[in-house]
Amino acid sequence: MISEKNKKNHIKILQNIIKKMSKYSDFYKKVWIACLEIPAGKTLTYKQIAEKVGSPKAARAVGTALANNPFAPLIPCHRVIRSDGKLGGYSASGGLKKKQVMLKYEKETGKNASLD
DNA sequence: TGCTCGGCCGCAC
DNA sequence: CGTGCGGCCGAGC
Repeated sequence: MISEKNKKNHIKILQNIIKKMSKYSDFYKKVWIACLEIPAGKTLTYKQIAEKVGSPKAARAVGTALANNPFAPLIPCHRVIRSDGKLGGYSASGGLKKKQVMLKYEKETGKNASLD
């Protein structure tokens, strides 16, 4: 369960996220949201995401969006694969900075950051 | 299996 | 404000 104090803090974190998102384009946001909608255990291709956000041919741009997302581990981009079945690139292990964001999130909320 | 070109979005110049 | 270039890609050859 969540205490009131914790809850408040949680909201603060969420607001922080919204704030961060707002400085990016709608396209990016849509991509991230689409990722969040992927059920645990399932995978989507970059193309499917591109279609979902209204630009079926912008799979590449989708990749850019995921690569630039401020909450790398928070968004399950590991569930996004290439349409040829390969994993493609994954910069989570390289994006250590963003990993810190996640750790901070976990610390402040006391929850697992990967929303699964 | 591997290379090339096409197409879309952000960002640096 | 225009132009060019690169990216967690896709499709074609």
